[in-house]
Amino acid sequence: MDDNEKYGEWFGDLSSFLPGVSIDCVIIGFDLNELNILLLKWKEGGHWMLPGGFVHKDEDMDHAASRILEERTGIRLPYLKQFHTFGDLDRRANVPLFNPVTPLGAQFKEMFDWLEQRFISLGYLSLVDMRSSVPAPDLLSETCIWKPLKSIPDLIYDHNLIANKALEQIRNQINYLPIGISLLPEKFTMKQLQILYEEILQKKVDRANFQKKMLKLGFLDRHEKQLTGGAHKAPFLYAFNREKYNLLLEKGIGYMS
Amino acid sequence: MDDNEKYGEWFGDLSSFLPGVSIDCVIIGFDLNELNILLLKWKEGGHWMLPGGFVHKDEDMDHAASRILEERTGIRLPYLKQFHTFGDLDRRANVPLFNPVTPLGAQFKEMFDWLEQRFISLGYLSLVDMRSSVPAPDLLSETCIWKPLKSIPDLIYDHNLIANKALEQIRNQINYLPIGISLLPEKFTMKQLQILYEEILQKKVDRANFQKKMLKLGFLDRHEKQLTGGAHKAPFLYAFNREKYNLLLEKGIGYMS
DNA sequence: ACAAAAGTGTTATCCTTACACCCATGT
DNA sequence: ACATGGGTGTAAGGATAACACTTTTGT
Repeated sequence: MDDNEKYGEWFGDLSSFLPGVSIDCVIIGFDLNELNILLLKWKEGGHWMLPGGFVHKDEDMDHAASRILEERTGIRLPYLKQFHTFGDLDRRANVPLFNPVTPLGAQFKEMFDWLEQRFISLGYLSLVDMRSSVPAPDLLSETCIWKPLKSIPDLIYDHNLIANKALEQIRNQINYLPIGISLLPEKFTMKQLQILYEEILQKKVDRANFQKKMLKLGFLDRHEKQLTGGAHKAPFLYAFNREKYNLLLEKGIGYMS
Repeated sequence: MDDNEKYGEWFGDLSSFLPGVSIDCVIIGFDLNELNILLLKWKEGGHWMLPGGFVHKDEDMDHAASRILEERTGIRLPYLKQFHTFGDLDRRANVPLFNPVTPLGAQFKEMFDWLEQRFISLGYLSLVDMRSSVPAPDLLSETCIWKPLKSIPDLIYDHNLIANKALEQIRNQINYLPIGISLLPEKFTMKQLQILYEEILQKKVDRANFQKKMLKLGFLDRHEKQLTGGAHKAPFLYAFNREKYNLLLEKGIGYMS
C-alpha cells in the first residue's frame, strides 16, 4: 500500500468521527534525569504539536484516548486520565494546520475543510515508562519524539496552554497520581525517585528526610544492591509493592508540598 | 407573548448552537445547616435533572456556563469551574427526554430530533450563596428548586454520576476551593463555618481546634457580637478578609483531611 | 443558680526540618 | 587513604488532637 492509499483510507473514515470533538494527549516520561513530553512534528509547515486524534461515533472518550496513545507509543495500559477540556472560540486561531496552496494542503483539501470547524478538545494526561515506549509518527507527521520539558518548542494552536495545564495538574495532584509507579522502571534507586519528585516540584528536597519518608510509607520493597561503576557506596534497588502503593494512593502519597 | 411563541423563539435558535455539545451545572448552596443542590423538574415525564444548556457557535465554554447559571439563579459572578467532561456512548441511554406520543413530545419534535444525537457534556461546578439566588425554571421545566444533598432524587441520564463526581471534587479540593467565601453570607459564626466543613467532609471536627486553626490562618475579621435568642453566650460574627483569603487559597486553606 | 454553647488553655504526640555521623566502594 | 555518594541518627520546632477550664447568656 503506498502513501496515497494509506491517506485515502484515513480520509474515508472522516465521517466516522464525531464532528467538532478532538483529543489531545500530554504524554509524560522520565529518563531518570528529567521529565520529557512526547511531541509530533507536522509535515505541513513543520509545526510542533501534541499527539492527538478524533473520536469515533461509536467509541467512548477514554477508549479513543487510549487508542490514540497506543498508536503513538505502543503502550497499552498506562496511566491515562482526562484533565481538562479546551473549547474556547479562538483556541485554534493562531496557525492554519493546512495551507491549501502547498502540495500537501491541496492533496488533503477534504480533511482541511473538515478541520475548519470549531473543535472542542479533551486534554488527557498520560504517564508512561519512556523505555518501553516506541514513538511512531502518524501519516501526516515527520517525527514523533521525546522533548525535555525544559525545552518545549512553540506548539500549534493552544497546545502550549494544554501542556502547561497538564503540568500544573501534575504538580497539584502529585500526591494522588501514580507518578513513581508509572514513570520509573521496575527497579530504581532512591536517588532516582528523589530526582523525579524534584523535577516535578521544581525544588530540592532533603535527601535523608526523603528517604525516611518514603520508606516509612511502606510501599517500597528493597532488593539486592546495585553494582554501579561509581566511586562510592552502591545504592539499594527498590521496587513498588503495587498493592500497598495503590492502597495508599487513594489517601495521598507523600504529603509533599 | 404566549408560551407557543416563546418556545418558537427558542426553537429557531437550535441551529445557532454547537451540535453534540452541552453543559451541565452542579450548583451547590448552603443554608447554614446542610448542603443543597439546584435541580430542575422536566415537564415531560417529570424527570429530575441538573440545570444545563447548550453552547452558541460564537460563544466560549465558560461564557455559556455562566449564562446558563445566571438564567437559573440570577447570580452573576459566582465560583464556576469546569470539573469533568462526560462523553460516554451510553450516558443518555436510560431515559428518553421527550416522548413523541405525548402532546409536548409531538409539539417539540424538532428539538426531540436534535437531541437524539450523541452529546458530549461539560460538567461545571458552581458554589453560590443560596440566599441571593432566585431559582427560575426554564420553559420546559415545571420547577427549579434546592434539594438537600442527602436526598437527591433519581436524575435523568447520567446526571447522578455527574453530581457525584462534582461532590467528590469538592471533597478532594476542599483546601483549594473558595467554599467559605462562596457559600456563606457576608457575616457568619464560627459554628456555621464549622458545620459547612463537617457537611463537606462528612465527619465531625473538634470545635476548639477548628476555631484556633481558622483564626490562626488570619483571613477572618471578627465583628461585633451577634444578639441571638439562644440561652447561651452569644457568638462572634466573622467575615472574610477577601485579600488574605484569596492569597492563602492558592497555597491551600485549612489543611483539612 | 443552672444549662447550654462560646471562647481559650494545656498537654502529649507526631511530623517536619536541618543537620551530623558513619559506611561502602573505586581510584 | 581518600573522595564520593549512600544509609541512618538526633534534636529542635511546629502542628495536631484530645480534653479541661472559664465565660456569657436566657430561663
